[in-house]
Amino acid sequence: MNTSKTPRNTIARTEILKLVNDSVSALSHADVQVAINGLCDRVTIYRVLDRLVEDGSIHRIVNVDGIVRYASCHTCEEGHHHYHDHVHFSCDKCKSVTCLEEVVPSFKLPRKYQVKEVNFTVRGLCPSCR
Amino acid sequence: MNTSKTPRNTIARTEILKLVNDSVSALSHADVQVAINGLCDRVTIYRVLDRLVEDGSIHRIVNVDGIVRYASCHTCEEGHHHYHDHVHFSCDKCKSVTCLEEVVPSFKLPRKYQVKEVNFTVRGLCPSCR
DNA sequence: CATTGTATTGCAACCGAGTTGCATTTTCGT
DNA sequence: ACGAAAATGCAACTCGGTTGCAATACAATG
Repeated sequence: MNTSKTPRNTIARTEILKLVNDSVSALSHADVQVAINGLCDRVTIYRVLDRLVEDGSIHRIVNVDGIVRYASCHTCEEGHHHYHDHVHFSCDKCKSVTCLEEVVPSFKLPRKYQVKEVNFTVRGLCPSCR
Repeated sequence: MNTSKTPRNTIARTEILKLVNDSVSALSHADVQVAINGLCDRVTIYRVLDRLVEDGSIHRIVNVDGIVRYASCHTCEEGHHHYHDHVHFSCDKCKSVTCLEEVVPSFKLPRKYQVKEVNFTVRGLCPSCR
């Protein structure tokens, strides 16, 4: 039984994916909404972002402020989605959230914990703001 | 110049602090509200929790679901608040969020990043649920 | 290239977490 | 016991995100 839908290429999907991929920092729903400037409804943005995450085209970050942001998967090969275990840095001053894909923290969970997702966010001042 | 207010001991503060300290898992605002059962207004709960975090009596966790939770500072001596750099585990099944205070991830930020806060959350199944 | 099943969209209404302003009440040092 | 300042309650609000449903757009098929 295959419950997955066959996704379709729409203008909204194409534009939003391009937007996220071309951005240096992770984008929130609000960022995307401003950037696409009325191309589609805000609900559609939410749904497109959800779909893009689901099929592994982008990845989702829950920032220290509790707001979800989205970033491209640079280190992921097409159709082969990596485990997103790298650090995200949130700058207090310029408000940018960037993936530090080269920074992968090492840690050991003690008892029998079964890990499904990791979310590692660091807050402070980025190199250009401090 | 000292801008800090002198905190007062109120019933709400005392009860909420006791609640958080006595809990094995981290509590959300909603959890606290249910537990205190109408002792005070929900806004007061928000304000008391903020104050407790501010004076280092409890610590704040932003979970993978984006909801803020509060936990006691077991490893912190009175008046000497530790840097909260340990891992928090969020169970998908029983929905509990627990501090794994013994699990401190090691990572190296590359360029000149100035770290002020760390938030490390792991999602999956806890020992009793898997 | 018209048909058609289904994925996608827009709209409006909703939800839940968290915040704010302000008048009233409670603390606690004196 | 008094008074300044801290804390509270209430109501209204913001904001991120979700849902139901009818209308529309894709893309596979004939």
